[in-house]
Amino acid sequence: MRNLYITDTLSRKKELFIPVNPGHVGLYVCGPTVYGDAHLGHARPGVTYDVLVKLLRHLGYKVRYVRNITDVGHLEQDADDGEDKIAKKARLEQLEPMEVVQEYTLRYHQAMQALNVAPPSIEPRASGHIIEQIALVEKILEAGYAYESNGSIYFDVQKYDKDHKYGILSGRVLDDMREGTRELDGQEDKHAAYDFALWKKASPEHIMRWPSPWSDGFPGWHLECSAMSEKYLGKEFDIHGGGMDLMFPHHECELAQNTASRGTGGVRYWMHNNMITINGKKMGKSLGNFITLEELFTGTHKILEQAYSPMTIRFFILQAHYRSTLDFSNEALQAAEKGLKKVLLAAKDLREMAAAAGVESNSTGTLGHKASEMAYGEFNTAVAPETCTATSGEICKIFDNVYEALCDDMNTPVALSHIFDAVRIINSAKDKKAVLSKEDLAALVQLFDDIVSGVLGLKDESGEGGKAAKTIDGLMGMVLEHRKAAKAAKDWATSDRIRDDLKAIGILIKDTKDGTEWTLE
RNA sequence: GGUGCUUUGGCCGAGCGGUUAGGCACAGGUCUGCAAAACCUGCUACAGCAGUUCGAUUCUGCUAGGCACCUCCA
Repeated sequence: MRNLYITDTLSRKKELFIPVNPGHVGLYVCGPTVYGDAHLGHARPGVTYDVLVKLLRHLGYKVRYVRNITDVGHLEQDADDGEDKIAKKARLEQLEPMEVVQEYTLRYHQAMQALNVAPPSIEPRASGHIIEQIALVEKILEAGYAYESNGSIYFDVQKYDKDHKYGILSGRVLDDMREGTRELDGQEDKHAAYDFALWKKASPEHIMRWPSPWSDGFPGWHLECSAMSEKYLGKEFDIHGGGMDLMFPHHECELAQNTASRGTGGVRYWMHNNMITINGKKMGKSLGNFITLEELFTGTHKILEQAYSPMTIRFFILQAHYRSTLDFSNEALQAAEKGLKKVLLAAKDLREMAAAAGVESNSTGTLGHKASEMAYGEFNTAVAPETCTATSGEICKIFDNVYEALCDDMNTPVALSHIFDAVRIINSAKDKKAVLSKEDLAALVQLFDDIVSGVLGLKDESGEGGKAAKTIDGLMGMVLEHRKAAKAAKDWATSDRIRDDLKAIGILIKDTKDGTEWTLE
């Protein structure tokens, strides 16, 4: 199997990926705090780790993908006197907190599904793991890295730093932080400003609360990920992902909690996706400059010149490396839309040519697809999925380039650039300027099925298939017959009118040597 | 203030010590009744200054700009 390299935030280097258990991968990604609609920023980790999971499965790994839902404990402003985000939303909308959670969880799922982001293997909620979190606090207390203060439990950062060094993930030194940390009100319970809460005693008006040995209260934000990742992936697992903005303090604290309770950081590779920016500035809830995914899909935000389909968003994200910032603009989205269209059109033409040449679609027969379907099945190393069976050296070179790019820290933009090489070959063949052997066609079909559709997750959204599509097919055949007759009679007025009228309802037609083709816009 | 990252052609965006990234846009051509699409061709950039080197966009230093984190944020 081809070696996979991923950049590890902790070592700050590209590392060869070696899983804890051969053939298996445990992946934990920080999911959303469900108190509002998912925005463009949420699409980035969604798509990034979706491609990672699909790639790993394609390569033959059995992946357990855990992505949590934060539904309690995430406070506003600072970790002490800020209001819980969910509780605040509930108060403002006069709902039960769990109504807020339910609504935005569902909406998040819908947005992810539209982006063709596969659901995780397990999607645990913080509120469903209070017992585990209390047990974790007890462990950290026993180990001596936490203290109780007025019913709340805080992590003793200074003590921990002496034994294990605090700040290794984000590259901070505690002495520097001592001065940099602001003094905030309501922190008198803590020994030091940089100590963080493991358990908070609830004030009388606080709605979400659970009994604990120390007080009726709620868990600290960082605690849930430590507790749930250990529960579902074990004391040491392979990959922990999330947005770069979570590196500090969230992941730093998580790492400290892990080390304090289990004696190990617990994570082999830390991965962080970069931010999506708008006018060069980070898109974020607190900055109020975000565009929700729904607004993007429907084109209803005021800065949007048009609606952008979920696949366009996905392609847009894939065209940049996950560790680079990506700047939003209408121009960039429109370019992505056209590039995507080009790829999908080539894919369609390829399938038609392959079918005409009698090449069986092996979309269900390739190892890659078996691997992605066998999420919980057997680990399969029998055949390397990147084996190229084409007779054309050029096509095999593309195969090689694509796999190399994907396995080199998931370099999707480079992989896509090689996919465009394949697009050019397909178009040349369609123009009869090149000849593809049956093996070449089969290999290209495999490439598009396994990589473009399988790993990159780019799919035609025009909703083919189904009864309505069949009817439209027949209808279009009829309309085009009439136009053909008009053309034969050199009745250009009629033939152009048919074309214009079709365009008005979103159907584009083009005349080729082999007849007239049509596509839905 | 601290820490880290970044500056690529009209736009987006990869990459590398010596070789065409790619996409979008643009110009010319082929095809076509016209159009669209496609194909072919053209467009060769790496903030500035200095250094290392046979050779730097790629390494080092400085200067200027930008961004992120240090508070919740994907």
